[in-house]
Amino acid sequence: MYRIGLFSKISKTTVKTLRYYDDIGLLQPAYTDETNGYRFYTTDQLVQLHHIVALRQMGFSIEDILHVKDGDKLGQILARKEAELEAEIKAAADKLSRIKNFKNQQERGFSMSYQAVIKELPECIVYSKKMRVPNYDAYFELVPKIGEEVTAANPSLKLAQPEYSFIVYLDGEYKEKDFEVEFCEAVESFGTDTDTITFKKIDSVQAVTVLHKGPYNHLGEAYAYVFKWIEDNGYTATGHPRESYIDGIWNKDSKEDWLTELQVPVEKPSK
Amino acid sequence: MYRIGLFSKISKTTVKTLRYYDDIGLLQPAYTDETNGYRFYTTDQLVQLHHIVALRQMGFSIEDILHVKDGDKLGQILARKEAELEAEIKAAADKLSRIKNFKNQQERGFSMSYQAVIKELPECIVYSKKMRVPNYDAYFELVPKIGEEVTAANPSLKLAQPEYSFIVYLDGEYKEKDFEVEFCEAVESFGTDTDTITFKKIDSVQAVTVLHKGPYNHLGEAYAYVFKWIEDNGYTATGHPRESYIDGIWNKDSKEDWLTELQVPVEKPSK
DNA sequence: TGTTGACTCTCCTGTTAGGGGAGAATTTAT
DNA sequence: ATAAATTCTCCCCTAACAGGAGAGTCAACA
Repeated sequence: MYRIGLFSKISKTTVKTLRYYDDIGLLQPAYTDETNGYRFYTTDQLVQLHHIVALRQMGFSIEDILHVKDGDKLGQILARKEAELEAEIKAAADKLSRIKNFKNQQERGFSMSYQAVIKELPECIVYSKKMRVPNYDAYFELVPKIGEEVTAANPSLKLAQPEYSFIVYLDGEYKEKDFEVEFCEAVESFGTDTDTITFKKIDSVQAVTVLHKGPYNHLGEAYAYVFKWIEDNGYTATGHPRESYIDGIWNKDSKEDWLTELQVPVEKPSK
Repeated sequence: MYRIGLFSKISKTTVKTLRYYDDIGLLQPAYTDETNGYRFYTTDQLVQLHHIVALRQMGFSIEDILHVKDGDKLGQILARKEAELEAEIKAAADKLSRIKNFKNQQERGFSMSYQAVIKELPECIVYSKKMRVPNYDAYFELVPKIGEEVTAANPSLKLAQPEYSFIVYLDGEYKEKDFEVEFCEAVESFGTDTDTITFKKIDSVQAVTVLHKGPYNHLGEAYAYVFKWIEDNGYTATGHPRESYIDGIWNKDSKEDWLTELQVPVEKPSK
């Protein structure tokens, strides 16, 4: 019979841990003195503790180990933990990739202005119109008219909160002029289509996003950045890029204050 | 100016997180109403938050991000985090390796009796004697005599607590009979050497350990297990194996109750 | 004007696996 | 008998929020 201090040295486990394991019922001492509360351990507990430590070193939580002790389906727990660890490795590798990418940027003295963030874009209902526009200015002149057209057909239609309108680029390549685009604006519910305007639901999707501050004629840099980022970090684009307008001509006088979020749907291939 | 709910939707960040970031001073709203405490955000905060989220997705703690905001040596923080992530990946890969090893064992119906645990064996002072013995029985008959010899030369010598005596196998190969061994027993302090007994300090070392229950003639299985484990999990042995006797003939009548810890010093090669 | 319902606030607790420390009681050594 | 070592319980702390209680606030609708 060993007292806790000696047992902790034999087992290379701290006294705190031993008391904790006693409290939660993971490893009870062979005997506890009722008058003074002293814990006494034997080599039986040493064997049990060895097993516990082995499982802990495999990464199992104490919760899991309690289940294992109850003889619960060990195979399932093993498989689950295996999957968890693989996911953990992937997540860490992903972070590492991003950091290396970032360091590279720093070293090469690039402006820190762009930062990629991965988000889940929630599903939404939009009305949309496809069109060909010569440039951004023409596009923003058209937008109010689209609004009027859809309101004429759907007087009680309400815009979604927060407002979310974006352009989807349908051209396979990047263009600064004369591009085929689909304008989308999120609304609260479906309405009736018109000749040129259709309602549809857009599924939620994972996307890498970048904020662009300033006028639209520099958006090309944001595109360049984000597509390079996608490649460097092992993602693949899975949909058309969207430009979501946050601040613009409608609320900011200076073009330098305009704010646009570039969103590119992506996935991480399993390997 | 957006209220917190709307801003949380725009930024895809929970309200809880926004309030938390406010509390800890990581991201304060542009304006807080003094009478009702309502927080109001602008697109300025959106840009800041985007940057924060980007850093969080690289794995940085909030503490780190606060330092980054203060313009602290970013390079150092990046390098440190990089190293941390690499260590994290290694640790997870190590756990994964152990789990796969364990699963394999399970599937092949091996007895679960052996479990490998990695420990740091603390440094200690021992007296030691090298000898050649024909078998275990002869060895255990010799041990008391060694004790007498050392006590004769060092009457006030005390054994270390917990008692720690072990054999180091000096033969390059595994043998069941007629082996060259070094007997070591941990003591509290150095004493004076005799003809055959020398004192020395043993440095602390990392070792993989396995508990063996039962008589010594089955220790071979434990050896087989532990060396296979070392290989399977990418470690390398860096020293002679030790057998540490926990329960034995001196306190347990039945050989089935004997308990021995096999300790093999190891390192994990960097690659 | 009153009344929902939606929104927001602060405050409290819980999460993992123990670590650190206080203060009291007990045991061991001198 | 006294001092030192050991052990006990109890309480607070971690990181980054999540969940929920209870109260106050705001906008819309009848």
